[in-house]
Amino acid sequence: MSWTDERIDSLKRLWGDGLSASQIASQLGGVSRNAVIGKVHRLKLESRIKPPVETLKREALLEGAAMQAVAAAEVAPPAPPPLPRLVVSTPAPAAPAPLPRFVAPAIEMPEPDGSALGAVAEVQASAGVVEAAPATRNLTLIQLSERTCKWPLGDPLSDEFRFCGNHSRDASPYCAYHARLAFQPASERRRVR
DNA sequence: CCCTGATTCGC
DNA sequence: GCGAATCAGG
Repeated sequence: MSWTDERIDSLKRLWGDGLSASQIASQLGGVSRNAVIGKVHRLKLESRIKPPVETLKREALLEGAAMQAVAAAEVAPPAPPPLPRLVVSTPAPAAPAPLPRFVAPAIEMPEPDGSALGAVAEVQASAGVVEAAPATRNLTLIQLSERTCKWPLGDPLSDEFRFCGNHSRDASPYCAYHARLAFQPASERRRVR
């Protein structure tokens, strides 16, 4: 895969939105996060809106950082003009986190609706499985990685839609618990559906 | 360990 | 120019 003008535009947009290099790489496809970082440097589009802290706290800081930037701009009007990207970015603090612009990947997922889950519970009960559902991390799509559980939670069309996000071993699509629900042996799947 | 960006350097 | 390897860090 090469850096076409189109892909470069996407890179600039995603980087400007504050997505991490790995997130950008996964969305562009065909490139590693190193490739993204390398390209970012070559394009000289460094400097995120967040000057200090590192990435993990990015999402928590987005709202606050934007408000601080606005406040700073108001307090010091005659001072040297803020960076262009700062001016462009501050007026839109409405969205706390960038929502995915892309269609959810066509991953084979079990239906999250009540009937299926009820059936699962029924199977578990009949199979003598006594296992409480673990707490979920409730990650958004862009927060998923190869090592996070992709078990869907809630309505995919809702803003509240999340994924389990617990650790998945060996790049399995699901955590240990949800893998058991998703890949039930035929012997345990009697009467489901 | 998981993740982040920064840098180097052979290609 | 590209990006894997590596580094430094949360």
